[in-house]
Amino acid sequence: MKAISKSQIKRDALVKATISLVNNNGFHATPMSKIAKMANVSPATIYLYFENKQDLVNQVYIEVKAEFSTYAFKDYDSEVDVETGFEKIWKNIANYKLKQVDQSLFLSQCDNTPMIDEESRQEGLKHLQPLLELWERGKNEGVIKPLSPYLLYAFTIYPISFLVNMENRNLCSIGKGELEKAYSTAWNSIKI
Amino acid sequence: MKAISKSQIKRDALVKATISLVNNNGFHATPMSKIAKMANVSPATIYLYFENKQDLVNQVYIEVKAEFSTYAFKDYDSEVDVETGFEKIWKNIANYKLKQVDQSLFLSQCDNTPMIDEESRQEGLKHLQPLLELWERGKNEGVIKPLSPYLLYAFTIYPISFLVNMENRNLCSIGKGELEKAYSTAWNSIKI
DNA sequence: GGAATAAAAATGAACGTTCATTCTTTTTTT
DNA sequence: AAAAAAAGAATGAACGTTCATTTTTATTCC
Repeated sequence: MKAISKSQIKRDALVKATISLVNNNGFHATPMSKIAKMANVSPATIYLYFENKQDLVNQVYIEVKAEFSTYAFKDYDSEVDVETGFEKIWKNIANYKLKQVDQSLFLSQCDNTPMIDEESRQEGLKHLQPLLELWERGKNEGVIKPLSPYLLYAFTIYPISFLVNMENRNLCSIGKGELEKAYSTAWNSIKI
Repeated sequence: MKAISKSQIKRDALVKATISLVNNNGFHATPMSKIAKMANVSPATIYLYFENKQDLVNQVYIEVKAEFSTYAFKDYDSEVDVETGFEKIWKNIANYKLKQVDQSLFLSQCDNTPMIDEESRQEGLKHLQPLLELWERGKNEGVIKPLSPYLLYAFTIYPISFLVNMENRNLCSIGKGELEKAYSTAWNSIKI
C-alpha cells in the first residue's frame, strides 16, 4: 500500500473540485474562492499548490489527459492484429468516457474553448502515439482505408464524445447494446 | 434589394464582435466593453439591443444555429432518394462549417460549455428535423442501418466539427479530396 | 519520552482591479 | 422643439492574488 501524503490529498481535492465546478459553470465563472470552499481549504492554500488559476487548470488538464491515455491503452498489446487491437483501444476509450463522466466533460470543454494554454494542449496530445501506429500498420496491411489520422480519429474516436455528452444531458442512454452498435459503426467506417 | 436599417447594422456588428471575441477568449473573458469597442459602440448601447450579457450570447447562439440550419437544407428536396438527400445535406453542412469558420467555432464552444441557457440550446436543436426524417425513411427502406439518431449523428455529422476545428488550428488541411473521402467515410458508416 | 523551539503549512482578511450594468447628459432624428 | 438613440462616466459587486498571522508538524535537547 502506497502512502499518500496529506498534501496530496488536498491537491486531489482541489483538482476534483476544479473539474466539477468548471464542468458546471465554465472556467471563468468558477472563482478560486468556490474551488477552495469545495475542497475545504482556504483560497490562499490553492497558491501553495498552484502558481495561479491558469496554472491550476493547465495542470488539471494534463493530468486528466494522462489518466485518460493510460486507460486507453490498458491491456493493449501492440503485437496483436489490427482489428483486435483497435477494438481493445476503442472500447477502453469508450468505457473510460462512460465511467469517468466528469473527466470526459472537462476534457471536451478544454478541447473546445480557449481555456487551456496552447502549450498544455500540445502536451496532452502526445499520448495517442500507439493508436496512430496501429492505424499506420493497418493501412500498410490493407486492413484500414488510406485515410489521414485526423479522418480516422474524427470518425471513430470523436463520436464517442458526442454520445457521452448526450447521455450526460439525459438525452440518450448508452447501454451494452448501444455500445456494441457504436463500435461496429466505428470499425465499419474505416475498415477496408 | 432589402433596406437594412441603421440599428440592424449596429446589431449585426455587435453579433459579429461577440462571435469573434468569444471564439478567442471565451464567454466570461469577453467583457461587454470590448464587444462595444469592436462594434464601435458605447457599452451602454448594447443594452438597447440586448437585455444583458447572457441574453446577448443566447440570441447570437440561436441566430447562428438558425443560419446554419438554413444552409444545411439549402436546395434539399425531401422527395429525392435517401443516399442523394443525405449527400446533399452532409455536404451543405460541411461547406458551411468550412466557410463560416467563426460561426462553427462559436457553435462548437456553445455546445461544449455551460455558456448557453438550456432553453436556448433546446431552441437551437429544433431545426434538424428534415435530417431526422430522412434517416427514418432510410431505415424503413433498408438503406440505412437501424441506429438511433444520436448514433447516426455522432458518426456522420459530428466528425465534421472535429475536422474543421483541426483545420482551424492549422493542424490539418481539408481540400476537395479530403472532403470527398470524409463524405464517403460518413456514408459508409451508416449505409447497410 | 517530553517540553521547548524552529520550520512548514494553512488561514482569513484585505487590496487593487475588472467587470456588468445604470444614470445623466449629449447628439441625432423626426 | 420634442422624442429617440447613443454616449461616457459612475457604481457597486465580485474576483484573483497577497499578506500578516495562526496553527500544525518536525526537530532538538534534556
